[in-house]
This record gives sequence, C-alpha cells and structure tokens, in this order.
Amino acid sequence: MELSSRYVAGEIEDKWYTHWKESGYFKSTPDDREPYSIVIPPPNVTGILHMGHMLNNTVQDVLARKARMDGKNVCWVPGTDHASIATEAKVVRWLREEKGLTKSAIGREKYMEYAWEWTHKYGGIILKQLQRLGASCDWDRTSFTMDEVRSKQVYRAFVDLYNRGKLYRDWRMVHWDPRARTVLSNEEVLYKEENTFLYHVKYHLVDDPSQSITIATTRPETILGDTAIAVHPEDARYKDLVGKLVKVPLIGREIPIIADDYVDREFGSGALKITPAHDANDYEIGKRHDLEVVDVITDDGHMSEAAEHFVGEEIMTARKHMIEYLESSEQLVRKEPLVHSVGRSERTDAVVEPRLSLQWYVKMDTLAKPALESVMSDEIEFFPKNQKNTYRHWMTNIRDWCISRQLWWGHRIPAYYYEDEVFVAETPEEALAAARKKTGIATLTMADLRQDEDVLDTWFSSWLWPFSVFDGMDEGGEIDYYYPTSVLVTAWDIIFLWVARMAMAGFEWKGEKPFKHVYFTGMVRDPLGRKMSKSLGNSPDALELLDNYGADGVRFGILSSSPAGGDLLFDEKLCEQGRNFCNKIWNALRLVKGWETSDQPSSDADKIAFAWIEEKLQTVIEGIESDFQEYRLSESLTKLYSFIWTDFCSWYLEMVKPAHGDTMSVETYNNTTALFSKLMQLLHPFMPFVTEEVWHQLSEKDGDCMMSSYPKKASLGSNVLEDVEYLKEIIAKVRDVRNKNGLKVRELLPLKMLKSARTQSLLSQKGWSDLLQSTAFLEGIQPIKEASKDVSDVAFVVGTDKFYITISKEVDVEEELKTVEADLEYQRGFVKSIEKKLSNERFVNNAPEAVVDKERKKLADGQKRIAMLEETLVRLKG
RNA sequence: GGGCGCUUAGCUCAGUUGGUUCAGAGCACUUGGUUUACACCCAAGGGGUCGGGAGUUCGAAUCUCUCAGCGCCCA
Repeated sequence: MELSSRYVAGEIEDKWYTHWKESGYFKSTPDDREPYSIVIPPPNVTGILHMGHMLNNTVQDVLARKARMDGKNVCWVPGTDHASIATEAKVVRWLREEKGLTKSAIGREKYMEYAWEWTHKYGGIILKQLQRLGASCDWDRTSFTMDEVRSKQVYRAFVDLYNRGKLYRDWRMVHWDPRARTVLSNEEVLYKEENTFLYHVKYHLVDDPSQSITIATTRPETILGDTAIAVHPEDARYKDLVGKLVKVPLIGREIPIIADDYVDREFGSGALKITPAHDANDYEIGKRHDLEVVDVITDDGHMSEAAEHFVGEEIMTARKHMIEYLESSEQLVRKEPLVHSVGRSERTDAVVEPRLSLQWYVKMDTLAKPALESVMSDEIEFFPKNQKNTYRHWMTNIRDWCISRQLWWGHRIPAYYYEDEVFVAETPEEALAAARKKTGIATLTMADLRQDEDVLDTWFSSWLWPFSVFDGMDEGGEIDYYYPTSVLVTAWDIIFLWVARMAMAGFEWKGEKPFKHVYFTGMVRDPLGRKMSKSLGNSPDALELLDNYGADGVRFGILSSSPAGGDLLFDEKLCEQGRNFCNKIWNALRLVKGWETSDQPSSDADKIAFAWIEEKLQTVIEGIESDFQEYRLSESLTKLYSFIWTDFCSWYLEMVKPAHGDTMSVETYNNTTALFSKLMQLLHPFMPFVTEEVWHQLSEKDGDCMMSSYPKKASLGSNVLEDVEYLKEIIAKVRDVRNKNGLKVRELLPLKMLKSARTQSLLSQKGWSDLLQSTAFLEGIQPIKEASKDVSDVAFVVGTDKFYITISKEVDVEEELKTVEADLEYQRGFVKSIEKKLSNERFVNNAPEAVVDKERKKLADGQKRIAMLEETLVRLKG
C-alpha cells in the first residue's frame, strides 16, 4: 500500500480510538495487579473543551497510559460537575432569552425541569471532546456530581457532619452576588483594582446645622443606610463632636457620632460613615455600639423600601442620583479619583455586595488538621513541592466554609423545619419521622415540614469525588482496591477550593488521604501572558486546534513546554512542532518500509550503528524512568523528540540506509523495525495515535502498542558509544568542509587521517571505516604518518586528531585562515583558563582527584589541538 | 499589609546533587541544498558578561544576602 508523504491524523485517530474502546482497554475492574487510579477533575457539565482541560487531561492520559504499559490496573474515572452557580447562570439566561421566562415566574419545580433539559442537551459534550484528545478513561464509570449515587453520598455527608456537630447555621456578613442572588464563598470572589471615586460628604449637626462633619465614601448610595459616624477616639479634630447627632443627607435620619479605634485617621477625612448592613467592618462596629441595621439594598442589587429614596433603582443608578442630590444640596465637598480593590463574583462578574444573611457553615478546624499534616509530612506528595507553602498558609488561616447557596440547581439542603425546630436527614421520610418523635405529634405530614430553600455549594459534592465515584463512603467493594487514588492532576488555582477540601473529606470519611500524589499543572496563558478566557476571546478553539494539528500534535504542543507548576504561554507554534514530529515519524516509516531485504549477513558497519543506537537508547529509557518519578513529563518528551529526530532519523537511518538500488540484510532490517517499534512504545503515552499506527505498520504483531509492555532499561555492555560519537564529529566536519567550499553532499571525497593511537585503534575496528565512508560520502580513508603539506588538503581537528579532505577545487586560503585563526583563539583561551585553574594550589589540593585529572586531560588535549591548528596556519601562510 | 514565585539567545522556555568543551532546546534569523523518507525537509552557521551588586567555595546559571524589575495568591 502506498503511504502518503504526509501524516494525516483524522482517520487514523478515529480508527484507533474506536478500536481501543471496543477492545475494552480503557475498562478496569479490580484484580490482583497493582491499581493505578485517577479521578478526573470534573469539568462543568455544560462546559466546552478549552486549553486548560486539554493540558490537564493530556497529562492524566500520559500518566494513565504509561502506568498501563507498566502493567498496572489503570482506572481513570471520568465525569462532570453540575457547577451549581455557573450552570444556573446559563440556564437563567437561556430561559430569559429563548423562552422569555424568569425563575420566579415558573417556580422551583418547573425550573428544575428546564435545568435538567438544558443539562441533557449540552451535558457531556466535553467528554466526547476529551475522547478526541485520546483520553483513555473508563467511560463506563462516567459520573456526575448530581447523579443518584453521588447525590446520596452528598446527603449522607451533610447529615453526618450535622450529627457530629461539625455543621451549623448562623447569621453572618457574607459575600453576596446580586446577579445570581446567592452567597459566595471567599474563594469565589475575585479582587481586582478598579478606578473609582472617593466622595467627601458633609453631614450637618442636628443641634447646629451650621456645623458639619465630612466623611469619605466610595459608595454614596449606602448613605441611606447609615446609622452612625465613627471617628478615632484619640483624634483631636473630632474630640468635641463625639456623642453629638448628625443628620443623614436626604433621608434626614439622626445618627450619633461615635468613637471607635477601628477608624483609620489617615484615610479620607478621618471620619467614617457606618452602614452595618453593607460593610463587614461596619457590621462589627455596629455590633460593638449596638447600632441599628438598615438594609437598603435588595438581594438582586436594587434599592430597598428601607432606603426610602430611589427605591427599586439599581445600585449604580441610585449612586448617580445620590451624587446629584449631594451636589445640588451642596453637601458634596469634593470627589477624588481612587484606585481600590473591588470584589467580583467569579462566575457572574457582578460586584459582590457584603450582606448579612443566615447561612450554613462547616466547622473547619478539626477537618483541616489531618489534611494539613498529611501534606506537610509528604504523606500526600505535591509536585512541585513549593505548593506546600501556599497550602500551609491557607490551611493555618482557614475559616469556616459557607456551604449554602441561594440557588435551585444543586443538592437541596436536607434540612427540614417545623416551627423552630430543624430536622436534618438524608430523606424527607426520615426527617418526618424525627419530627414526629421530637414533637410527639404523630399526625405531622410532609406538608407540615418546610425544606430549606437553599442548595449546597458545588464543592460540597466535588470534595467527595475521590471516593464518591466508587460509591465508596462505606468500606468494602471497589473502594478498598482503588482508594487512595494514585495521583490527582489539577491546576494550582483550585488548591483551596478543591484539593484541600478533598484531603479533608478523605480523612473525615475514609480515614485516609484521597490521593498519594498531586501534580499541579500551570495555568495556560496566551502569548501575552494573560489568562485565557472567553471574555478576552484569546483562547484558541480547542477543536480547531485538533483539526489543524491532530490530537498528537496538540498533545505534543501542550506538553512539551509545560513543566509542573509553571504557567504556560500557549503558542500554536508548539502544536505545529508536534504535527511536524508526527510527520517526521511517518516518513521514517515510509523510508523503512521502502527497503528491500536480502539474505546477506549484516555488514560490520550496520552492526556498529545498531549497537550504538541501542546503547544510546538505554540512556534515554533511564532518563524517562527518572523523569516520570518526578512528573517531569515535558523533559521526557523532549528527550524522545530529540532521540527520534536526531539520533534515530538523522543518524541511525542514514547510517544503515542502503545505497540506491542496494538491499539490506534481513537482520539489520529486523533490528531496525524492532528498534523503531520500541521507540513507538516509548512515545506512546505522549502521542498515542501516530505511535499505534506506525507500530502496526512496521510489522505484524499480536496485540496493540497501547497494551504492550513499556520498554525497560537493559545493560548491553557494548562500548561503541564513544567511537560513534567521534565518528559523527568527523562527519560534521566533513560536511562543514563541503559547505564552505561549495561541494555537493554526495560528491565522493578522499579523507586523510593522521596516525594516532586513537585513529589506529578505530581503523582496526571492523566496519568502522566503512561506516565513516558511507555516511560521510568519502572515497577512501588514507592513514598518513606526517602532517600533509598539500595545498589542496583542507585540514580539520576532531578531539586530538587531525584530518584532511582533498578537494578538487582551489582552496580559499583567506577563508580557511579565518576559520583556523578563530578556532585557535578559542582554544588558546580555553587552555589559558585551565592553566589558571591548575596553577591554583587550593584547587589542586581541595578538588576531588577525578576533577583535577579531568582538567589535566583537558589541558593536554587543548594543547595538542593548538599545536595542530598552528601547524595548519603555517602551511596555509605557506 | 502577609505569603509564594519569576528574571538565562530576538521570542517561549529547559538546565535535577555546585564540577564533562556547560551556557542548552524549539521557534525566528543567515548561508547552502530538491533524481526518489520527509520543504511540515536536510546540512552548516550567527546570536546570551545566565537581571545588578556582594558573599560562601578550589570552583557558582546553580548556594546565601542585598538591590531592581515583573507576576500571582491571600488580607
């Protein structure tokens, strides 16, 4: 069959993915092999594939495929996250735009129907996209944080914590998202510096309206909720005013001036308006001074009835109107530009409002302890290590976790109220039973109980993921085999949101860590260093990339420059390099397949070449093994790239390639295809498709590359490595001579070689000179006893040996002189620096003997080369 | 304010325990090359006082301190 000169990814990828899947290679059931389990960081159920997913899942796939080839029972569990707030935001928008409906109009039940409709329509697309990337997940195990099995465990976890006193409900100042109308956890608020204004506003004294006190605020609309003015107790400017009353602008409420040492005298005017309902610090001050709380903003970010003015207006509109009023009433002293940090909702980008509300919290102190210790002691090992510091910092300053959300899409909190009593239970029936028992009213029905309106934070389900995917809250069954999981691969930005909490849940319910290793990938950024985001439009279309470069090309691109932890500036050029690599491999296959064999014995030259490449391969295999130990995946891939491209294609294949029209021995052919196959196995975890295809094309085989054993390092004990490296240097020099003198690549040239112990020994080696001749396109190798005096001989030095190429053209003496002189200058500098080192007594006395010996050898070699170059110089100058 | 990290070639980045002719890769660039594996290619080449300074050491891109610039996380 004729092979195209280009590697075409599309069909090959489909073919092999289907084959692997149908062969059941991705499936896992417990057996007596060592388990290797990974749980996927579940992408949002209605999300689409972006660069971060591709990085994250490529890394997991590499680890999974490598472990599988190492003979482990690999179980990579895929799934999706219901992503409470993000999905709800999408569904709400869809209902509004497509159906003209609002949540409140249709009610909870109907809303949930729509939400499920949406989820079924768009859900899981991302998993299909992961398959295109080659992800070798056990798809039969696909889980969803809101499916039946997972939900059951979520409720159990909630009830369990409640019963053990680790859950409580309390009024607190929270971060409120007025767009999604829900509370947010600290981790869901992103702070950014924004340009705004600081308004200086006069409040007149009640007793003497000619007197006033000026405060500074960034939020004039909250003036309507002011219940005090605070100054620092030791601030001389305001000492006399403390205790007096002032009138709140517009609304006219009379409020006291109080003293509290929270006030920063340096900021603004040194007087602070206190709005307990709308600022966390003000709330604290309010509590200390027993101030009234006037909530002037509604849960959807409009002015409330309590504001009395601008009721129903949005915050920004009300602010504008308030400023206009202050200006017209001459109470606005001035406004100045201010850069300050504004918190926005991670999901909706709405400016977060501080708001007082009643929420459910998880007590974190006891949960955090084992989770912190296990990481600090490396029981859970982080790659890279430096993430431990960040982790410790957060875990030691941890605050209670607010887990209720005022949303509908999610796990509805299993708390049921009857009058002032709360009953927490996994099912309504149990709650009812408990309520009957507690109240002694046997006739209570479900209708008498009111279930909590809120749902749980999404992370309250994903923190159970490492065991919930195995339905593993109880012992026995699969969980005992697969838990703890082998490695978690995630980006560092969710170390608190997710990683830390999984560690806590693991110890809480399983009494053991959820994973042995955590590999943190970097964040994928655009070439300008910006985080990739939809709003910036700077994220390349993942599917388009797959179309353009093939899955292997994209995997290469994304892996080859993503060392653990470091952010990766993504550049399509890298995928191009990956695609080119596939093409290179493909063409090496075409070359090999085009070779004719015959029943001749292998030449000695071929034997040397093969011994060399095999020997060199061992170093690569060894390197890969140690790289995997430390999750240095990009280094491994780079090693393979350069070995396959340079050593295998550019050198080895050229060395054994038969001359035009010639045949090759069966042995060399078989050696070559076996070696090539081995390379495909080594590369397979990184680039599964092209390797599987080429592996099969090379020779008939039982089984597939994917399920073959990963090559192990062998001790071959051959010592040809140095000799061939030396030969390569000679060839490079010969090519240089051709280049500089405009000689054709294939024009046969005679080589003279000045006799030395080294050259003698090499020439006596069977096949060595043949290999040199054929690969460098030489016409004979002639050993000479003395330096050549022939003007048409171009000299060069390799190691400490001197060679000459006799060329048919006239030698450009000027050019040649330049080259030699430059080289000479470098060598002299080199020798000088070593002489300096060796003349330093302390070096000679203190450095290890081996190091000193090495320096002495370097010096002697350098001196020899100088002598040779000088000799050439003399000859050229004639 | 507290913490973490970065600075190496024009660009993006490797460089593990301080020691090999160790300053490296890819891209970009220069020169040359196309009768049959690959122009998504081949060969050769130019390009960096490893952010500045000080220190430890026989020896520093690598360890310590300091300064400068940049990034991120938390408050």
